[in-house]
Amino acid sequence: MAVDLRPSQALKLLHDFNYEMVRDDDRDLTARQVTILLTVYLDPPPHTVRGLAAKLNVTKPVITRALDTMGRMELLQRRRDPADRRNVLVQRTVKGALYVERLADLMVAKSKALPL
Amino acid sequence: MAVDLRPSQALKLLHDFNYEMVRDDDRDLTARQVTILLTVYLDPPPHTVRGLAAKLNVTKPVITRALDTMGRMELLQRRRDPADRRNVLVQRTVKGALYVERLADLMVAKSKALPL
DNA sequence: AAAAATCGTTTCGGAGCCGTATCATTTCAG
DNA sequence: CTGAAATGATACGGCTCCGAAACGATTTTT
Repeated sequence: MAVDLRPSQALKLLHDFNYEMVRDDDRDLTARQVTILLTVYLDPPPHTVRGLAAKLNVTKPVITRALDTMGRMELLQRRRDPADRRNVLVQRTVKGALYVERLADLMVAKSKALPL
Repeated sequence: MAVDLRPSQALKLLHDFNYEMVRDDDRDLTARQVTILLTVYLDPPPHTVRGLAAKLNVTKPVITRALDTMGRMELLQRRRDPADRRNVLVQRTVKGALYVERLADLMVAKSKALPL
């Protein structure tokens, strides 16, 4: 079935989702970080620093720093490309998969609680 | 009709929405700022600094600073409460209403583009 | 083999946001 | 009328993020 979302429902969903994230987590991911994370988890590999930077229309250091941060959180993982050792391949982790799953569950739960 | 969102659709919606925000805007609002903004636009007034801080489970300076920032952007507006001049009433602005509307439209558009 | 190009990282100065503690203003209680 | 309470703003030191530029490592070109 197609997803039919009215503007007022969209705003409430957006509010409720962010509200829960803000209340639960001390430190939130930025919009850029979320986009990078979900891109890696939704788009087919391989993912490189340069590729992600081009796709998101940001500079390369933004990706490098986001990988530093989310790498420390163990949400993503760096690996050198064995074929071309200049490249860095960005890969998923178990912890990252769980985090993404939590995002999805939260969205689904909040959407179910929306008024008709 | 009820909103029926599957986890994979939820993730794609989250990604596509954030992706568009990141690509379009140089400077994004933080999760806290979005939550404050939408709370003011969705919940019935009055909205005070103290009330918002309690609702979002953050400290008062967080609200004050968010109002500084979003006030500079003209997305929200401060007004002294004439009844009790200790209070600050947080109110909507024309520009803020347009911004919120843009958020809603973007969510709706991205939800319509979701795969079945 | 040398030079050029590619890729990711690091450095730099600057800006924003954080929590804690403190402050000024206003209201209320005794 | 005066001291306590309530409210929002500010000061402070710390952390993260930013874009631009420079850098080291690797690959490709000449």
